[in-house]
Amino acid sequence: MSTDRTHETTPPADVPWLSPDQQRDWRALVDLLAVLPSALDAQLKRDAGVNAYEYQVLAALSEAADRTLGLTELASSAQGSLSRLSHAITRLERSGWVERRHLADGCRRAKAVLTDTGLAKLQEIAPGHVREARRLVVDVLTPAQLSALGDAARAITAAAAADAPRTSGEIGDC
Amino acid sequence: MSTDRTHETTPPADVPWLSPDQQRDWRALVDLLAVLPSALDAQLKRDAGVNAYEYQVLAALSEAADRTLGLTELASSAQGSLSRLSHAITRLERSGWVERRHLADGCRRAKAVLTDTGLAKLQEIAPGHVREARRLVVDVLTPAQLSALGDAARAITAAAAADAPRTSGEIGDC
DNA sequence: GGGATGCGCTTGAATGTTCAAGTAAAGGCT
DNA sequence: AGCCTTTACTTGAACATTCAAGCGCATCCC
Repeated sequence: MSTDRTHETTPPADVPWLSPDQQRDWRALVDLLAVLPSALDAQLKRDAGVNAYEYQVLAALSEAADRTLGLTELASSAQGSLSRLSHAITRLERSGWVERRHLADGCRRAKAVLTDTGLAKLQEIAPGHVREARRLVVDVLTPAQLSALGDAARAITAAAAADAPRTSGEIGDC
Repeated sequence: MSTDRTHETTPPADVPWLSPDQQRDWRALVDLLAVLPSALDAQLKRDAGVNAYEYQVLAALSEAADRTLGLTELASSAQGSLSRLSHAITRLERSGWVERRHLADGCRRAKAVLTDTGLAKLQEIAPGHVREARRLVVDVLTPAQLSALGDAARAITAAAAADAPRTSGEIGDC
């Protein structure tokens, strides 16, 4: 669907088309990008009533010290814009799984805290998610394949991260 | 973010947690799923004013005989629900790149046709997309890595396709 | 001190995707 | 023929995500 000689064109000299092999693998990847996220999302929505992003937020919080994370850190650890996170937290707050906490009204930095109910919820739904991860990915690949997949994924995300210059900013603690 | 011992739980016996290595690779994949689609989408939107799905639709049509495809075939070749396709085609029609054609008003099967302007548009935007595909994926992996990635992707999509029982239906030609 | 600039976060509108009906032709089954 | 089910597609509302401001605090520089 993507990088093919659309009918009969020839590419500009500086952008060679993909070879047949490359094209085959590229398409496999494109299919994967379409299929896997929605399969994962579907399982979580069906069995747990949260989407994959909300799950990531809950999981990230559960691992943090005090089950608490500044929103900006949380946004980058859950791979989404701050705006997306803000909306998601609003939803999670409505369900009682997360609370916002503005530390001392002097400082405008806010944190999100995983509540006890939120942790319980996460522990309840995690096994189903792991089962799905195994069923769709981990258990259908040999250990060597999984590790090759991991390597490739890391190389690609590194390339993508390169042009979105990381804000390496220090976190002024107010 | 995903499949970790969320704090201190032990898994039910039938769903073992992932090993540290598995977890590392799984997370790399999850990051990839978050980063790559949005990078690809961003390039297309910025430079071409279409999203990745619309691009897929245009590309699929450009390869079909007569630049024409029945909507159901198109939906499965572009990996989306029929509803999503229908909305997308409405947008593409508004831009003049695609036309709907109901073959003989006796039959309710509809087809989508890529117009000449649509083909021109696709040919104009394809090189930029290929360049991005190379920059983010093809050129950052060794040939062996790319082919391993393709293998893994095929294995995973096969596993996912297994439980969504393929409608192998014949296409009654009216 | 006081304006300009930046950071951290929120908000609302615009856009896109999903979900649940709804329509309408085809194809059985009796 | 009459009815039921399936297939193919559309539609509108609900929901999520992005995009573009906006706000308040802090900081820098004059």
